[in-house]
Amino acid sequence: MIRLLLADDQHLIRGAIASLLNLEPDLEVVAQVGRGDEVAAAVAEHRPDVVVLDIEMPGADGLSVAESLPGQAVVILTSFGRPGYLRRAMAAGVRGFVPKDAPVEQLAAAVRKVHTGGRYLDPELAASAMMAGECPLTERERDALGLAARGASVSEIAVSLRLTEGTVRNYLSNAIMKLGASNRISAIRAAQEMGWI
Amino acid sequence: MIRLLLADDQHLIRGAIASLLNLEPDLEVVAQVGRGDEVAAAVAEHRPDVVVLDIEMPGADGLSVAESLPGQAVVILTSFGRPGYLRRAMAAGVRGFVPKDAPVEQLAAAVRKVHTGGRYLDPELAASAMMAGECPLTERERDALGLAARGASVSEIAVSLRLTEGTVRNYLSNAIMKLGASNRISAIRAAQEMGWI
DNA sequence: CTGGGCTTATGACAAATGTCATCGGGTGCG
DNA sequence: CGCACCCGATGACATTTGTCATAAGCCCAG
Repeated sequence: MIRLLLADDQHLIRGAIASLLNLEPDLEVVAQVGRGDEVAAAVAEHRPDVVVLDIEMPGADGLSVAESLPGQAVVILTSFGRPGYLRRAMAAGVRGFVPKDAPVEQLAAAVRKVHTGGRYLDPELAASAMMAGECPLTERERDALGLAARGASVSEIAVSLRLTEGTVRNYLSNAIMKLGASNRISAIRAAQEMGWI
Repeated sequence: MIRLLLADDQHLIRGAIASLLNLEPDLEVVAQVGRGDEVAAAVAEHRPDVVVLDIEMPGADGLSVAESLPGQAVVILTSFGRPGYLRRAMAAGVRGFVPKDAPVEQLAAAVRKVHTGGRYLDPELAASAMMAGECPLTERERDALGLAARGASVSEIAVSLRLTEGTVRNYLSNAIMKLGASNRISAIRAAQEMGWI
């Protein structure tokens, strides 16, 4: 019997997936969590074999949570196959990555594989990640673009990152160029689409 | 027995919700659709009593689909309680509106209520919609901001909307002011957060 | 050691964004 | 009728964005 902890902020979704997984004879959902920042405590309490994490959750995103659970067998569930997410998850030691587009049988298979120490990576996600390659932005470019995505002006970004405005403008300009965008907004969209920010 | 059609682009989610609904003795999911633009044909084919629609789908969003099914009993499922979505759904004659945060019992209750001609509106959604009031933007302001959200420059927006650049700048400036934003990006975020665009 | 990449910065300037005042036309409401 | 609102426009101009060339320091790999 593989014991699972399931974390997803949407009650309906979480409940539905848990019910489906519980129908599998060798799987049992022993805990459900609705916020990323509550996962660690629940893991400590319930000692699940595998943790299934949604990425977008209040309190902490699934990728950050995975990073905070080293050694824990984790499967990431994602709405979008963003290469940046996949790369970050793998860097965090995540061995399972399943899109919400997949049937539940695939999620169950991923859980079993990860539980026995293997890897489960959706073939389409793998392909798109290979094609996407590395994030073309430097750390600082990403920092600046991430803040811009929240509506911050150059001067606000400069204050936040402790840089001069000229440097921030350079970073944003570089990001726009590297992402093949024509302005800040389209650069932000492109980067978010790929999961770089 | 209430016959349902369920439309959600994410296979795992759709399958899980369908399974849960099928556990209810008086509900039966007779069709599942993954794209907004395929709903109408499926409705014509399966003649469901109630259509349960996710909002964000490829091919056509759930709100547009609802608008194209006048007289059909519809329940909208949404990840976010955006007042703009709620208002638009109601204007389209939708009588059920359930957040994905809700337990499945609530979705089943909404389906039953809508099926018998009643309304089902999540209390929290109702409250937030009342507080949010009407969308403060005019139609044209929303048009312009919507295109800006896709990275279009003023000149591109002007061409698309067949306006002069000055007029587009005025619309965007008005939108920024009305949304209490400081620039285009934050205005876009605010409007998207509320479901105005 | 050299070259490349990252980081940070300066400065000049073109282009785009955003503001504001104003005008005119049309519509609906008190 | 007058007013408010929406729509579309003009024009002037301040501010911000974006580009580009350049420079220096640091680190790492060949």
